[in-house]
Amino acid sequence: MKALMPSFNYEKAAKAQEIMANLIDDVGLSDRKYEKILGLDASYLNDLSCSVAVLYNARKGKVIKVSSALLKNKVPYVPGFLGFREASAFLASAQEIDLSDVDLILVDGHGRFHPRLAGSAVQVGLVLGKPTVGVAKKPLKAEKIDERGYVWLKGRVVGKVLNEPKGAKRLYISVGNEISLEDAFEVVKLLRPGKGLPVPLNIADRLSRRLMEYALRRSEKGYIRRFGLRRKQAS
DNA sequence: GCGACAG
DNA sequence: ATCTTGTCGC
Repeated sequence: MKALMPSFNYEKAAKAQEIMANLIDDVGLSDRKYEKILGLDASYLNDLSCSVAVLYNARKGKVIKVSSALLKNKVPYVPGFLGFREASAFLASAQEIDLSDVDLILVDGHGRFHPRLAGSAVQVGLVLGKPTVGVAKKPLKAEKIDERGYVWLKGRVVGKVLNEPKGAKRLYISVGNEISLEDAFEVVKLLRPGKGLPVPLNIADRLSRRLMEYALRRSEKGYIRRFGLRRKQAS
């Protein structure tokens, strides 16, 4: 059977992740203020990904700017290699955002909480050279999650479980780049007034879905032809 | 062979 | 991620 992407080599990708893991700055600047936050999330349909970037002013509680990108996926989803599939989509959606105007980037997915300590948030953080945090709804394999919610992997702390506010679904927070785990945890906690995702990610999540639906509805104007989609069979 | 396994 | 009906709860 023909591989989906002959040029993608998982062994080399794993090596690249190990290199990236060594480049992470998990200290950051201690006096940093995180006011303008960029949230990155994506939804999927067949071979398409729709990524949305939401720039949010946390102090004013207002959205500053939104941008998006609809792309054809080049890499299949394989656990542990998600970054190679969706980092390009994230970066494309953030193309029109002025990064000098961004204090922190929230990525839907893991950061250092990853088998090779280099999840998609690490990848985005290193490419953009910005403080980045991974926010995931499900855990990856961990060696231990202690009573204070710290996630352990390879003998070190790689993430922290966010259980607030009360009754909210747990989120797994980890460093992407240029920030400490404690700062990452506190920022996400402040950005989560309700039970859902932190505000910028919540907005990006809902928008990416709506934009994908929009793209499908107007598929007769070229999306199906351009991307090779097929309508679902009526049953 | 079976289970694990972000989005 | 996405596919999906009814159902429990604020």
